[in-house]
Amino acid sequence: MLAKGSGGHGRRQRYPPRNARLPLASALIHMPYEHQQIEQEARRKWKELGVYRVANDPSKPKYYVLDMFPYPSGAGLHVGHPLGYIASDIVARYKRHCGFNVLHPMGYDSFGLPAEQYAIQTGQHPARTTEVNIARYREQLDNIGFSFDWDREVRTSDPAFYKWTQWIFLQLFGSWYDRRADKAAPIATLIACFEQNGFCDEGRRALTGDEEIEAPSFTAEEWKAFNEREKEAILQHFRLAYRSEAWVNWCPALGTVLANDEVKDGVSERGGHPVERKRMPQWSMRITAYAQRLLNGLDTLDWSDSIKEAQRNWIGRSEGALVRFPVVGGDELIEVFTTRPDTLFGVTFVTLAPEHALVDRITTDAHRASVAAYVEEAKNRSERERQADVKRVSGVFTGAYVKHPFTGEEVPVWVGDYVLAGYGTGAVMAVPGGDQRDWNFATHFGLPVIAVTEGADISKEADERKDATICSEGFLQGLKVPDAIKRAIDELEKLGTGERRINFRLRDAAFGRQRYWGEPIPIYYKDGIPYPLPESELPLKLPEVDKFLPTVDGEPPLARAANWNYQGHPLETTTMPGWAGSSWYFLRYMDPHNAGRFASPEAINYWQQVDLYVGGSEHATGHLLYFRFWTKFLFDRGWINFDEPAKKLVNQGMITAYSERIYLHKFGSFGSTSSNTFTYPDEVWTPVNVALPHSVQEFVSADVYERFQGDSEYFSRYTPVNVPIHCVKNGILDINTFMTERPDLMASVFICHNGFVLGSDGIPRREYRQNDLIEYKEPATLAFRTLSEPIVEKMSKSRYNVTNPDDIIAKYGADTLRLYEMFLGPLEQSKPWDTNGIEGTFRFLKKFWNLFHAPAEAASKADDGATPGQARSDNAALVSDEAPTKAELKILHATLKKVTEDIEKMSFNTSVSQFMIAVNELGTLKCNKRAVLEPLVIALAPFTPHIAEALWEKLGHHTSVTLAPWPPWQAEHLVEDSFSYPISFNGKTRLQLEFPIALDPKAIEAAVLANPEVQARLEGKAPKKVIVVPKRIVNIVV
RNA sequence: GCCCGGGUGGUGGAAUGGUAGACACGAGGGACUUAAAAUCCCUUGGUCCGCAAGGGCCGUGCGGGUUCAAGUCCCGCCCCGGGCACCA
Repeated sequence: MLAKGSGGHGRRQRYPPRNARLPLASALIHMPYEHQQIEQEARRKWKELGVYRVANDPSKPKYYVLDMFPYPSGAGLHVGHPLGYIASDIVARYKRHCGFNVLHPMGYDSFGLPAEQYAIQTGQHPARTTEVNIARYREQLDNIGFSFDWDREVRTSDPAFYKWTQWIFLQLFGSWYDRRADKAAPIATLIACFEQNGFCDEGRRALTGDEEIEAPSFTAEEWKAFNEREKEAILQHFRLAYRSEAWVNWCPALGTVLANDEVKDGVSERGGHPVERKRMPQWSMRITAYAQRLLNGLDTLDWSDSIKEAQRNWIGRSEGALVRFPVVGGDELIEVFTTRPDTLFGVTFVTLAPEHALVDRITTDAHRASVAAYVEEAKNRSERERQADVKRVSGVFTGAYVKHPFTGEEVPVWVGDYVLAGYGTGAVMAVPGGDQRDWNFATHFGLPVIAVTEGADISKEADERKDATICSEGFLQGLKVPDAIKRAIDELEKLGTGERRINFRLRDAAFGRQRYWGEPIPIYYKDGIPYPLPESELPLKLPEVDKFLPTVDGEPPLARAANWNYQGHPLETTTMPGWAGSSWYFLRYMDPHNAGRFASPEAINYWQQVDLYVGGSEHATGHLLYFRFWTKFLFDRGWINFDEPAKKLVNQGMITAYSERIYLHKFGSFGSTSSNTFTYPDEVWTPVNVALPHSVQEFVSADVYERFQGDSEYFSRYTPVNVPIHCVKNGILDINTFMTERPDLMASVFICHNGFVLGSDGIPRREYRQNDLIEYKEPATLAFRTLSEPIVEKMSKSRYNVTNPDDIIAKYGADTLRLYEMFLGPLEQSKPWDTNGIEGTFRFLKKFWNLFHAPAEAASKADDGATPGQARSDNAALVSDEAPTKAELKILHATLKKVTEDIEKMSFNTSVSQFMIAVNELGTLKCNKRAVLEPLVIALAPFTPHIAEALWEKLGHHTSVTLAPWPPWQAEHLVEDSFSYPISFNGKTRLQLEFPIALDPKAIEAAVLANPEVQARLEGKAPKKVIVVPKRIVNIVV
């Protein structure tokens, strides 16, 4: 032990160790960076000091950083998950350093299908598995060192939380959208209107605006005479949460209804089960009432263009006209929506969706059979079939005709499945001359095609140009399309057969799920009429059930519960969808323990909107739309004072990963063939017959597979399958590791170019059959190759390409993981995970650490007061209080400037680079000066909080580095006296010349031209032009 | 088909219209070591000329254009990724 205590004088400072334990002398000479101990100690300290606890403190400016909370699945976190969390954590920590009171909470979206599916399989209560999964998530999150205030944790499945989800539901149920004020209002105000004026004529128009409401008209007297059931039936047309007959995506396999965005390619997003369209009573959310405001609000948000665009497309606003076609010989009207009323003179038929309500009523007897058959067929065709079969044109004539509003001509009415029941009115006026689908339909069925625009060649295709001139007969002839549209609508309104109409693609959101693991809907039924549960009855807790399955009569699981009623009246048995809790959770974090309100007005008023919201772009049209919708609703009703939930949204890119693939015999096994042998037609192995047990899976290595690319018969028998990446090294599968991972594949054979291995014993063999004698060879060293071509795909457990953060943290520490994930590239880009580069960030942290623990040689040079070569005898750092040099200050302030600016831009990869540059340069300068290192520790703390905490302590501080003020950069340290100008000729750099910054451009030009080398390049000719850009470049044009 | 991203070394990536390839990985060479690990130093876009010092040419998906100057701006394409889609 060397010179203990001698550092107490002289310039080198020493700080008392927190830790009385004396490390080994050998380790002291060069204190290594021991991440495990450092990180544990830092976490212990944070917990002890409670540094991440945040109070609602109105004296400080607030900043709200929110992550999209995770669904706690059984698989735990992989390295893709924390990417966004790390980024938001850096911002949260940075803002804290800058003096903001930062709300940075985390919680769990803990209702959901997988827990329920697991419960069905195992009988374990979803609450239990959810609990276990949450504990695992928490442990992993803690290991990464996030600065979440866990006292504010929320769980959507916690009754104390879902009480308020139910409460908001009741408010939605008790509200309607008042078009006159363009906001939601209590349903009582609507009832008052009805009592006073009824619902007819002008009053009706005022209340509904452009909205199409199916409710009948009635007078005030009629309203008063309605019984309760009749009144409620009418109110259901207005309530924001309502029950009505609706076309829903019914998934028989899941026994539930899915929202449009939960259906992908005609199958359920979770599970991939087929989905069919079905009409049934259904709880819905009237999000369509907010369509225009959801659209307008986008302009005020600092969200990525792609997300905003996705929402715009999803809302799908289109302007056009509603046109009514009277049915000939009946009193029905067929209403169609069109964006092109200018093409009305080109209408040659009208097409109804197979599900359209009028199909039955207008079909003539002669066509009844064929229409019924077609409708039946079209309805039974799954979405998937329709999708797979885009080219097919199908339809049938109803026998009915409608009257053209302008010409009075009779136009046939067809049914076609290219018309969707859920969009517009479920009927189209077909203009084959102006719409390609109509053209296809007309051509297929030999219906007339009329040219509507000048220059159209309707024999080949429809003309959909929107800048054309109308050529069809009638008053629109000669007008440009936009003018013709206006004129046509004017004419329709004059005739009373149509009007201007704005249509949205957005549909109301299905809100009921035939499921157990979700929030119960707080509604009971009296005589079949839905009534809201009184607020005092909330939360309506999930009841116990014997099984998590539907009942035998297909009722949802809640119907199994005993006493599932309120004062003898049955309670609703469907539960809320996954997006209910996540639509408002950001408010609960503001005041998570409030028992009397979803959050106090003071808390809401203080925290306001989320300042930064970070999450995946896959929520573009689902969560992020409902999130905005509920916020606007709560705003309308006065519970919050802002109508957008998040000012800024950043989408982290997905982490992709390299997958490893081998090939599997598609038809199960070769053992099932009669010969029980495998013939492997290799030039080396000709032929090899291997006797094997029955029913084994056969894998072949990728090089074997690739060698037979020419043999399509061989080729087609195999299909690529992923294998866990950690079972693969340098493209070679370790079969024994693979077997421990996948014991289910024990009865498999792995065939490679020079032999084979049985999964059951892992012994490599080669067996020849020559002249009917089987020859056994010495065990070969086998290289079972995976596909050499790299496969990059989304990181997910099902693709066996996940990397677990726990392993990385164990090996390198959380700080390295955090830094590396940020260093990988721009946050918003998707990028491949590849641990190859992680060494670089780990080395950086070691170098940074070593600046404070200079090895003996460096320390002795920096030291001018103590014995050369001495080292600390304790855990303190070796920093000097010497004044920094100009060069050192320049490095420091350049770094502070770059990092500060980059965090504001969320450009974390470039800040990490800057830190690396700084540490490399300070290392070269052997700088161990406090004045330089201390600000760097603070600046690095948001990125790598653990090491920063440890060094901060070594610098003698007893508080947490988390609370240190952000070091501002000072421009005076960055001023340069001179600049090395690149001298270019015609834009090509040829040489460098250094000039003082202060020198004016004229003088620089003269100096450059006087330079001998420049003279030589000019060869005596005068330059055409010389451009001098101060502090940038000199360009000589010759 | 439509909408949104994106194409830069062997790899991840950097670059207010102003020296393309910062930083890092990998690779090659060297130092230290009995050796390894760790660490440090040098080289590293391609190509050509030169013994060397050094120098030339090409180069940011492709083709044009604007500009003294283009990875960056404009026009026309190609390719990759993601999203949406019989949307009237």
